[in-house]
Amino acid sequence: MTTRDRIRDAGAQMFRRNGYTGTGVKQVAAAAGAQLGSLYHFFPGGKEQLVEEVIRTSGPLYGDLVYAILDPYEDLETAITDAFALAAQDLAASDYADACPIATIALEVASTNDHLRQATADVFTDWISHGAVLFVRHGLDKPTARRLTIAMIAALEGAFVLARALRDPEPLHAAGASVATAVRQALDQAADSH
Amino acid sequence: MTTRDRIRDAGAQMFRRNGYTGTGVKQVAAAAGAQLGSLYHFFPGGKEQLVEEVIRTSGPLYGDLVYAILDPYEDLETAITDAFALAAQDLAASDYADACPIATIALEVASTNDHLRQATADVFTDWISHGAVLFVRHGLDKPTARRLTIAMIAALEGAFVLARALRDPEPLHAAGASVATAVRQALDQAADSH
DNA sequence: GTCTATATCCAGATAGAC
DNA sequence: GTCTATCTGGATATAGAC
Repeated sequence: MTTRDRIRDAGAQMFRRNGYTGTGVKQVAAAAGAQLGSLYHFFPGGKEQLVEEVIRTSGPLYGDLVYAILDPYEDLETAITDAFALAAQDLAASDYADACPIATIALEVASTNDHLRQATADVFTDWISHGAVLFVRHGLDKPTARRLTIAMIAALEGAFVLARALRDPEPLHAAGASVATAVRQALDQAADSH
Repeated sequence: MTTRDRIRDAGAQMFRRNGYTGTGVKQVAAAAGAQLGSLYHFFPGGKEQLVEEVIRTSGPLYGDLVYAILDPYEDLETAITDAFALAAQDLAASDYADACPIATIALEVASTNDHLRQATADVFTDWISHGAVLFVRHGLDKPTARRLTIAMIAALEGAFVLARALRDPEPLHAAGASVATAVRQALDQAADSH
């Protein structure tokens, strides 16, 4: 792995766990086993360029991960329940550190840096449109698919907030069950109308 | 209003919008129209004491606000839909700045400051137990009431993340509708079993 | 590309006169 | 309790030798 990649990955992990303003470029360089000069060599735009790249790489990666988990299921309701349970397991395994890679950054920059805010918005927008395709494939009409995809992502993000604060996986199970129920309901209605 | 209160309120607003690490004590003092010396006079524990007090006052206040909105409704499903719509309206009115008063702080400190993490956990714990009482009053059994209360809070928190990033109220409506559906389902099941 | 050293600034915090 | 001045450290960022 190149020095540049090590710096990006170290940044991704630290921003994810400690937030954007809570992470220093010196710490990132040290964690990557690189010198500060190297960080500025590869990221001349400094900290802001580094986070933006982290947002635009880690964001899609995480979206793909969730998609890959949901994709193989024949039953969408089970898919969602299982995906949230898996997220709960992974979060607990990381000692409640590794939840969404961009949520903390997104909240920090939402009202302070419009350029970075836009980067997080782009990631969420892609997650939504990508996820909606999957929901449509399960028989939902487009508006419903979009609405439920947004609800699922919101439930996951919010459950991460609660689970990290409480150091307890319960919110992920509760949120997953709730979304699964709403999806089941929508699927039943779609089936009835045929 | 006393100087101490002005400092606390200014801190609450800035932490809510810009996060904990993103807010400086000098800015807080300036926004409160107070001197830095006054801030340390009233909060000898400095920034950490100030945020903890903000968490422990703004958190319950916000919980009470949401409770007061849900409380008067006879139908819980409508209550939730309306509450999320109201949250959407308020968020847009504040130019997507004033969402949950403690969520950004909670994510920032979750893995970096266990004392403050506990303060945010205490707030969420109270919201959950308080909300569950309301859900029980509508006819749900205790475990279901708790599960759906957690799901509702998670949905609200996550929708705030998306809505602030996207600068769009849609996630709040989508999340509200999803939770309302899950609650409707649970209420119907509770009614059937009698 | 990598390293060391450093410039510049602002953070949190404190001291002490009034 | 309020104010001014200041300490100290750490932040982001840069310069320039190798």
